[in-house]
Amino acid sequence: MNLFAEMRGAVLEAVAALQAADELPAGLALDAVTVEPPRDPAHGDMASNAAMVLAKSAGRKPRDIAEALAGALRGDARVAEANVAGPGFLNLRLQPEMWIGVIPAVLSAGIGFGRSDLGAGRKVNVEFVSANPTGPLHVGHTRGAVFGDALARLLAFAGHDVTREYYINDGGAQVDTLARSVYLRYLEAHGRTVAFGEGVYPGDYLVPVGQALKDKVGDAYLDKGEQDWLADIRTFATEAMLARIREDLALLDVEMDVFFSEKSLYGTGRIEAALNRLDDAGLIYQGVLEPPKGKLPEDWEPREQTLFRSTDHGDDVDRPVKKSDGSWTYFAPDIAYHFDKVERGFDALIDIFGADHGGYVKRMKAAVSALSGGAVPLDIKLTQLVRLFKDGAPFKMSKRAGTFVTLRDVVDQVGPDVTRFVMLMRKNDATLDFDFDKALEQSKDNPVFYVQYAHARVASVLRQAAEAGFSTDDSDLLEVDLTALGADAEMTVIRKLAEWPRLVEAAAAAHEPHRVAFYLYDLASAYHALQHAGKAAQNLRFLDTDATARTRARLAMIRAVAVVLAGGLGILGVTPVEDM
RNA sequence: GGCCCCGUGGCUCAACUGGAUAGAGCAGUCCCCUCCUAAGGGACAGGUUACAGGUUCGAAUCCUGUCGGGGUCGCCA
Repeated sequence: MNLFAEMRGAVLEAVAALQAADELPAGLALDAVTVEPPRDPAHGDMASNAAMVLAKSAGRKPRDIAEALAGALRGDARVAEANVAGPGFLNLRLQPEMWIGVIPAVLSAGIGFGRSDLGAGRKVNVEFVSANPTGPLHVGHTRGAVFGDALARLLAFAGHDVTREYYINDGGAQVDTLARSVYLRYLEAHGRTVAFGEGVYPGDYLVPVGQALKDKVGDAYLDKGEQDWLADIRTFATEAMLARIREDLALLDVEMDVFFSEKSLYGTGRIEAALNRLDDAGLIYQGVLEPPKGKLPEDWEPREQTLFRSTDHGDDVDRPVKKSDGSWTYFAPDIAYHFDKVERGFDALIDIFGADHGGYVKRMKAAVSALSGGAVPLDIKLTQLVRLFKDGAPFKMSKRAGTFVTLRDVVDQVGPDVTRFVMLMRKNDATLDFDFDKALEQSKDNPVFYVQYAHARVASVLRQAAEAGFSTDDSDLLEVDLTALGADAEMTVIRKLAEWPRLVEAAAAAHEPHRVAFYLYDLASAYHALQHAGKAAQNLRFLDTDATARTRARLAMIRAVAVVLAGGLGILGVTPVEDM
């Protein structure tokens, strides 16, 4: 039930009626017509821009059209008031029952209230995290993980068939480095003294991996050359790291549907197949790139390479797919990987990258555009940096010094709910300040707490209502007579509830889960105000044993608030707590 | 230097993708607990949306340019 969509339909019917009466020309483009909550509630319940949007093509003044629409809508039983304001806004006030009707709609739909068929079952692939399997996930990955997972949940809620996917970069030199590093730990486990020089990972998270390798193979690799162990250890170590990464993700309740191995693309003809596709389209050629504009790299020299004509698909320069020695660049398997996604039949692709991969966006989009003949859209969301604060001061990370903060560190300190919510309170493309102290604060200043507290307060009231003999089963609340509702603070909350389905669709369409977080904050705020109103006036209290009909109506209303809060928190992957 | 992102009250951020008088939270001043969680609610004050042009009924939002901050820039993945 989406009241805004419903009333948009009513406005469009009014337009059609005017067209039938020859007051408006046929064939108007109606896509831009919106029905929204007005910024200022004094303007009414809903506002439509229809008249202003249609004015030009209809050849009539916006206010005239608006007046005509208002006249038509006044005859609609759902509409209490319709008038025209400003440059041609059509402002509607609905019959209060229309709003109040949202409560049984919420209670019968339960946590799924607001689900949408916007996605129409389209298959969407969300690729996220995709960290190199060479170490534990750190804070930056954490943001990507949380964002990607919440976006996936949001899209699923909005009717998409979502696949969550992790691309394992296990094909490059970094996994050799990993293998060598593990070998050193393996030697250590055998009591040897080793030195960690350049070109190996010094992190002690590899100590248990070295030990595990010893447990598995004993002394088989001792005093042997690389040719005897590199490939084996590479596989062993990569699997160990992936196991660790899965555990880390599980801490945040993030579960992937597919782990896709870059290595699986090599030696199987799949990279060649993808590039052949591009070649067939005349997009592959041998050439020499221009040097980058401006600052010239020290060692710049012209080199002939195999290039992808990405400029035909919106990129700024063509991109190499082969190095000058003939081996693949990183880009080549990435093209093959995205080709694979296209071939698997996804209707849309979403990649979530860290901001440091911003330079990669255009070429990746160009590749997908070329590979799919423009049929499969690729949206790339960049998650910006996370800045950590502790005791009021920025907390510096250094991978080199081994002081980088892992996902596990963060979750251990503030828990999964706080981690997720805080990271979703910001747009993905804005840098995020993560303050460990504030994250744990139990106050209004902390949005996680504030929203969960609202949910817990409802639960608390319902518990007391049950003790006082009221039924708090949804099936009973669903049948309650709601005519006692209508106070201003109540209507504010109810209208907010009615916005939820609309917000889900807007957030899903924009790929912006942070809107859910902000909505929940607003809803919680409206609820806190409502509950507080009962402090000042006895007749605004939820529980009043002298007014049972009114009490039942209010219990139904606040239960609906809890249901929507729980549903929204579910999209964010945050627990709706019953008690705190 | 090229490309990408960002610039909104003192601070941290929203603004439903072009809508009406730009909204919240902190910080500031003030008010509200015999009663459903005060872990909260209210009131006041605070703005030329970095700047300059442009597009149109209408711009924080779109275009051009300038200035600031960050990221990135052919054999790293």
